[in-house]
Amino acid sequence: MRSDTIVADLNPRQAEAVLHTEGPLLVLAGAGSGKTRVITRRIAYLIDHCGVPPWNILAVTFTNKAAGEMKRRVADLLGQNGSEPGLRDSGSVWVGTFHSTCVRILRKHGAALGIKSSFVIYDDGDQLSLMRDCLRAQGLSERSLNPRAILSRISRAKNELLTAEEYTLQANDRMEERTAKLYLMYQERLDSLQALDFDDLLMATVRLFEQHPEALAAYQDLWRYILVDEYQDTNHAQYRLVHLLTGNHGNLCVVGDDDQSIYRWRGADLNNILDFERDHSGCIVIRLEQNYRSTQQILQGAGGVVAHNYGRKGKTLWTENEVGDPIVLYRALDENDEALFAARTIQGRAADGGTGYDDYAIFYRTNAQSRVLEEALRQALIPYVIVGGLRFYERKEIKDLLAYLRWVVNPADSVSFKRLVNAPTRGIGPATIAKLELLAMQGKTTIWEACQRAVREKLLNTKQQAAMEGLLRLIEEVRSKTALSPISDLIGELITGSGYAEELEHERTPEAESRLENLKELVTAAQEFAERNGDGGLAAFLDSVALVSDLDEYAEGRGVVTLMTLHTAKGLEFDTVFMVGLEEGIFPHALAMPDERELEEERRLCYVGMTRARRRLYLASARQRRLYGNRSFNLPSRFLDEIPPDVLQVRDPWESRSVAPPPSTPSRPQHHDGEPFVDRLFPGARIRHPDFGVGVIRERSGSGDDLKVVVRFKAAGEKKLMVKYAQLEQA
DNA sequence: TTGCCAGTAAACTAT
DNA sequence: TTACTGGCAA
Repeated sequence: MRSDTIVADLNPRQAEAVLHTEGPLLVLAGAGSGKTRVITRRIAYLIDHCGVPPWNILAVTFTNKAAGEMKRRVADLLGQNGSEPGLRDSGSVWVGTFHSTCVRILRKHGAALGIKSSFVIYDDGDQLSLMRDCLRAQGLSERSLNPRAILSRISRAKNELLTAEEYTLQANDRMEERTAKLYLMYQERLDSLQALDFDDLLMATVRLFEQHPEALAAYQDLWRYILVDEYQDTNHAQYRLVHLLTGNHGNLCVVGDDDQSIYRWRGADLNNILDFERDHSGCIVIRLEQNYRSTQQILQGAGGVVAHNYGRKGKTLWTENEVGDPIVLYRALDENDEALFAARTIQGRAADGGTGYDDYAIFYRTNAQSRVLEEALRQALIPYVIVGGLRFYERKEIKDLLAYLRWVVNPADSVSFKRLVNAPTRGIGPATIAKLELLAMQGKTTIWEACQRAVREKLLNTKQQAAMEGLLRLIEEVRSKTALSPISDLIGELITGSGYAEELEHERTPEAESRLENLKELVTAAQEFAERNGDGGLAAFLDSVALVSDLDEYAEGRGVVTLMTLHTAKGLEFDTVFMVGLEEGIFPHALAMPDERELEEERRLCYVGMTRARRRLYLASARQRRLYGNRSFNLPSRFLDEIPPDVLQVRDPWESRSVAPPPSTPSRPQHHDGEPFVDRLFPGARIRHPDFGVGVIRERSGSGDDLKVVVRFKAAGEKKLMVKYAQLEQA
């Protein structure tokens, strides 16, 4: 294919991004500007026109789904002109997420760091139980120290590439010192379990490359052209990794949109994209500002919102698409009315013909909001699918079974052992487990060897002895077959051999039945995995399971309405989009409101949601809603005020009727003086406390004498206070 | 050791 | 509202 034909249907900016192959390149790609098209075309161009062997190209995406999509499209492009196979085999372009790429590297070269190739990946459930162990071991109660908070601090440290030792050195308040102690212990245990958490995958790979130049050189040599998608959502560790890999050749193309950065809370550093030009001399910047997705009014609406942010590069999207319909805002009575509005609108439009259910998506800020929507859709007999929420691989029964598999692969994995040992119940409780762990610790052996020794030397009580013997026999049996039998057979053997199926069948409840169904589904998943990846082996299956995201399980074209969080919606598009819960405290979320940077992130999230819509965009807010048990009255989201009024059509069927909140529990702080003080105590409000000083309200619950608020104080941290006793005053 | 109950805490996004 | 812990009895 000649270079003028490969870019013939691209606009000049897009073509430039495809053809500029050497050196650093930053593509600022606005929403709907044909980003994936550019990336795939660029890969095809490198292979086809520049004669770059496909294996010399690394493309990093944000999700496995995006990776799959990209591979498919590159294959299509290369397949179009039949020439000799082999060289243009797109299958050998490595397209993956940061995490899957790191797993691949570590499985191969981790030994240099003392990481066995059989290491397991711990997800956040595993992390949590490990952290709980650490807390207990240090004599701390979960009441005094939230293990999730500790883990999130550790995660932040790891994203900054701070080891436990380094973190300890720079800890300078009480909380950080405590975190440091726990980080040290947590990491020590992870190491001894031969387990890596998500952040370790990145951190260990960086360490590998920094300490073993020969390993780095091998990959620099392999990947001569590197592409990173969604660059605005990379964290420091990822930045460092990319930097190392491109160190010798500088052929780095990053694609991103600062306005779509929505993962700050996960360590993403917007500066990676904002400072890209500064960090890479001779860098070319290309802006893709023509939008091919949305109508003019939708684009104007979204642009109006995001224009209220300060920290941005500044882009103005334009489109040649039709003007389209105005954005519709529905002011609902409550969350049920809001859900009903969406259901009725979808029903009406779908009945008119022209559009199928596939064309509709409903986005919400938090998963908890999905329930009411589900009910409304179910009652309206509208088929739907929820993407996200409780994931398949996070269900209890699935995690239990995976624990068996993980123990088969990695005999040192005591977190998995503790999970499976009493699932189903075998009469082996905390006391016995403690005994076995002690045994392992004293003998400096794996938990597997400790169990074996306990059985051999008859160290357990008769009942436990018998149960343990059976368990070990099962694991050994399955372990001996791993190389020969299909994974699905191994899973089948574990489901029956462990007595798991029997216990569930015995229960005779609908829940138990659905759990059995899920386990069967796991067998199917293993079969599909084998078909896709050949004999990747058990470890590869477990990797893929650990790294799947919500979105990966989402497939288009099922004739159903899609429900998902705004975060999950990134990268997708729909003909018609509903965004619900546009209220202060919900979206923007109450926890984000006091911090200007977090507020800007919420605004970007709003922008991302709006720009998913091709032709129709419906927004909804409710005057009151029940949330977490109690009713709240929220003001319409500030983002609604930021949409240019001339592209917004407001529908408010309840306007004339008396639906104002009762005077005792009104909405957010309104700044007129006659208002009772308690009526100002809503998230975002600043108050003064006699002991703690000035703070910002994060949450409000209860009413009357029972009214409670959670306040974040500068010095004292977060406190939950009874308003009745706390002597709060206006700050 | 298990299973039940009651009380309570947390309730945002996720590779 | 839900999910989970911790205490307690069998």
